Amino acid sequence: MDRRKKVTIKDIAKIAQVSYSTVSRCLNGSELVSEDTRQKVLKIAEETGFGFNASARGLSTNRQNVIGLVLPENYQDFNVSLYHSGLLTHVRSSLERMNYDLMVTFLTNRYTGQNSIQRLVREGKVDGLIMLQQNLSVEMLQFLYERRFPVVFSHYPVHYQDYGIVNVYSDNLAGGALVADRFISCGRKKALCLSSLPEDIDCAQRMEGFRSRFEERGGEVAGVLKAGSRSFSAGYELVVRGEDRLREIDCLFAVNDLMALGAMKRIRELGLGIPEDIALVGYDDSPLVRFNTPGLTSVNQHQDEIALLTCEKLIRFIEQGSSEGMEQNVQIKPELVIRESC
Amino acid sequence: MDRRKKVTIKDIAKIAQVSYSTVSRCLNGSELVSEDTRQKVLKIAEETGFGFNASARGLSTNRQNVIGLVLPENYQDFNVSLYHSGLLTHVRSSLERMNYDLMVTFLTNRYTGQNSIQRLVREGKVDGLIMLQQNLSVEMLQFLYERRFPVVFSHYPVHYQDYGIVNVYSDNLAGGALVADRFISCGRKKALCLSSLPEDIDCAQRMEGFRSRFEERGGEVAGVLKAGSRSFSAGYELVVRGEDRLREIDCLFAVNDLMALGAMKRIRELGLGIPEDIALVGYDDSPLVRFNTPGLTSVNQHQDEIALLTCEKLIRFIEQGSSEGMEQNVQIKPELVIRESC
DNA sequence: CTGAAAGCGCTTACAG
DNA sequence: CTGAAAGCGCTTACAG
Repeated sequence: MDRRKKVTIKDIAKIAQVSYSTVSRCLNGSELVSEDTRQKVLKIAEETGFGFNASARGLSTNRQNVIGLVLPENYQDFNVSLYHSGLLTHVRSSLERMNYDLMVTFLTNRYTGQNSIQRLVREGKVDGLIMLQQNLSVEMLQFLYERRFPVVFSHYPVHYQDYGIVNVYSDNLAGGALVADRFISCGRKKALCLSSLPEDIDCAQRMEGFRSRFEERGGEVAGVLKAGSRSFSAGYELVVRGEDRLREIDCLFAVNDLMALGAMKRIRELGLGIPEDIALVGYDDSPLVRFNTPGLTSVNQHQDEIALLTCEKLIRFIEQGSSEGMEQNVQIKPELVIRESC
Repeated sequence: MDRRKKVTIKDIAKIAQVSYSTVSRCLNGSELVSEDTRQKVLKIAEETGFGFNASARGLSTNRQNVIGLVLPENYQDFNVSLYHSGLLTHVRSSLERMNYDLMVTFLTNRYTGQNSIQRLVREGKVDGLIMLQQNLSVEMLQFLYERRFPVVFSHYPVHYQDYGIVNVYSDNLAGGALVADRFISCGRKKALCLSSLPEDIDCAQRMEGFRSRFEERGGEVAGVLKAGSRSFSAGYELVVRGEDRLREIDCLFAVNDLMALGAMKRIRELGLGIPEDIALVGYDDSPLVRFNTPGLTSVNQHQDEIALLTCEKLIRFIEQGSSEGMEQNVQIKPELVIRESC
């Protein structure tokens, strides 16, 4: 047999001496075939290395078994890919189990300026989408809603009308509170915070969760410094900017690990001890923090769990054709991982 | 119009009052249509938000405009994803320009144990593959060759028979030599090397390139320590293991940045100065190295260039249906990025 | 339990 | 320049 030519169900039908309808049934696990023919067909399919032509199948079933993962536009920034490449791994594991392939995309094609998501949906290339997007336009939400297109918003929840939107995300308020509790139980009283811009909802919530719990338990937030990115150098620079306040605080909470590490660098340059003078806590529990001395206490979001639930929800949405009856806001509880920095 | 139903060329044909063959021609840029009809059809397509049904198109053209990126099995290891998530970004940019979508996969489905690549090829889900795989079995190579399936092996070249295999990879010998040259010009004479297992061809070549140039220019390699992974802790542990030799060397070359940083940590714990006592050079020029003090001198592989060439080669392979006439081994020259550690 | 037939939405050789 | 028709490889309602 010419191996370049793909084997189709017609080929198998010929060998098995049955109609290709029957072959289709056997290979699709239909009940409407005798055990004998099923065995025969399955054996031939195995031997010939048959695989369903995805296009043909997609054309008649309107299903591709592909889901699209829409990564943040700034994925090339180290602080972004640091978190999301781990996420990619977990999404992969979940989808492998559920027999879906993974297409990785971004909202817009930076070269043509075209909206890639609209294109993928219109072309029917994906059955559903996992959105990792902060600020999705109302137009996009409407576009997706009008078609009842299966989407799960992961990490960045969207609250808009009664569109039956499904969100899976980390409980950032709780995460902030965990940090506050830790500071308090270490006897810390006055905190400085490093955050990103207010439009980053996840960070804003971490801050809010922190502040309310910290103050509730007798702590005082001396200030919240904000930077445009969550990078190492941003953390460093914020501490430079807040240097005069450093002697009056005894703990520092940064909204992610990279900022915390940048802050740590500057704090030590100034001759202050961690955790003696300033206790430090980051966020994300990135693999990076283990390389550091002292080890950085951090909040783990349980990325694997978020990924798994996101995929499960999405598959369910796809299979039942709507988000009806599904919990619309699934929040995952984060966990504090204690190391030497606090 | 019900927005849930996708618009097809038949819908457009009806509105434009032409046959759907004509619509197809207009939308595909055929010459065989009058300017008037073309304009009319294009306008309607735009207004209705038409997009070709990818399955239908794929079924008749046997092309999906999807390429598969096959990531290394150990992508979940931090040292692996650190490099490859950058690569993913660059592959994305290149493919956006060339109008291909990107499917991310791994060699095997860890859940079912099934070979994902064979499946994707048999199902016709991808037009070509970018392989980032160290040890591909002969069976896989034959499977791909028998079908003349478009593949480009990136980073890990494959040399096997006259299969017309296309490799795009970094010149690791040259990279090692760059490091040797740098040490020599800094007056260093005796080196310790940290590498990974010998089956990692890329590392083996970096070492070989380093050793031959270093010795050629009067240096001496005091030893090459090897670890099972290229991780931070591996670098740290190797230095622990080679501690007795540390006083007799004046430079250290690690086969990637993470190992170099791990080594740096241990070297400093031992009270040795970098670069005063030991000059240190890593590899990959990872974003990480900038966070460090002293900054780590490192070799940049020009990942962006590798990604671009990989994609260009692959697209050409796909479009001309074979690798004929293509350069089979494209090597990219790396570059040394000098910082304080050497 | 099995087969013949229609249909999914395109492309493209063929006829005009 | 345009249209009618066949075909890509499947699924599935229908008839037996």
